[in-house]
Amino acid sequence: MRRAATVYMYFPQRPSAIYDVRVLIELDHASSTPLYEQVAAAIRREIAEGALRGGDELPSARTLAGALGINLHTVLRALRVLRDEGILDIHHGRTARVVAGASADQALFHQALGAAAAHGRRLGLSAEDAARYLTQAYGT
Amino acid sequence: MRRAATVYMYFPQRPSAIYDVRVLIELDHASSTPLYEQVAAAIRREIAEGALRGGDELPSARTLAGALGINLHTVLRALRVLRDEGILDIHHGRTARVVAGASADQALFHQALGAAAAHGRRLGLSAEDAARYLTQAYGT
DNA sequence: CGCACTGTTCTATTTCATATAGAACAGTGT
DNA sequence: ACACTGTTCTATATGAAATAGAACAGTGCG
Repeated sequence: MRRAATVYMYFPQRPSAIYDVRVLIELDHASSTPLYEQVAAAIRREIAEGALRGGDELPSARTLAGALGINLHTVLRALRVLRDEGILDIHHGRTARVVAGASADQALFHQALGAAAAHGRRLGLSAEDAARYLTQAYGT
Repeated sequence: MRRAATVYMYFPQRPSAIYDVRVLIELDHASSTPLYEQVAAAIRREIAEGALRGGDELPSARTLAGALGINLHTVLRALRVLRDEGILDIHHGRTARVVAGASADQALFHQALGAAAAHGRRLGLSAEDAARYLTQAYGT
């Protein structure tokens, strides 16, 4: 869950209103994990939390890049990662959509897999060995 | 689990003997994970599997570097990583030793695997599919 | 159709972690 | 004393990540 903050700011278009702002994506340029991975993880989390649902349209890559203050190509790389995971549906002239079947569960699954893979790598286990252990854990 | 191989080789110092060789550390120069992390992971695994126990002495960094065909500084960096994790005890003129208490990593790994398996089952994924996704998440 | 969007592809450049190399230094134990 | 150990220093080569800009090609809408 992302922290929500009540922000006091004056919007000329909509005066006399106070908004509860939820941080959707927050990047850490100092982190060792690549920016494109951070973006992909953020979108996965949004899907997992239900903020993004199947069929939902994402903002264009250029829009995201502008809002996040990062390069277009960095965003596109993140989108491609999610496409390869079957989470996003990307076509040429259209904007990216969340795959219908890509429920919150699928995003959570990939999130859990990523954590498990990280632990496995830390232990020096090969991908094959980790996969074998997962199959074993499945049977339980 | 590391594969064990029976190797046929003639040692003049010890003739008439066949050895069962277990690969302790194997590096992949093409991998995206840094060499020093691979070395650290290998040592973590040896500890997790009981091949290295608390108080055990490691070979000198120069010896390891020579045997692995990598640079001294790369090995030293791996050792420093493990020292910062409280796994190794390193002092100036002495060779590194394994700290007495070590490794909840393996438990964490299996814990993460269990969570991933639970999610996979919830999605109706087969064990084979989940294992395939894990291999993909591993990335190499 | 015309137009403004979309993602795609290409070349180039900058930056930084990784890895290498070699030398000199300083602590440890026999 | 001596042969080992890790430590520290400078230097260089390499590749991934990120940026930048341009041109290309598909989509949807008035």
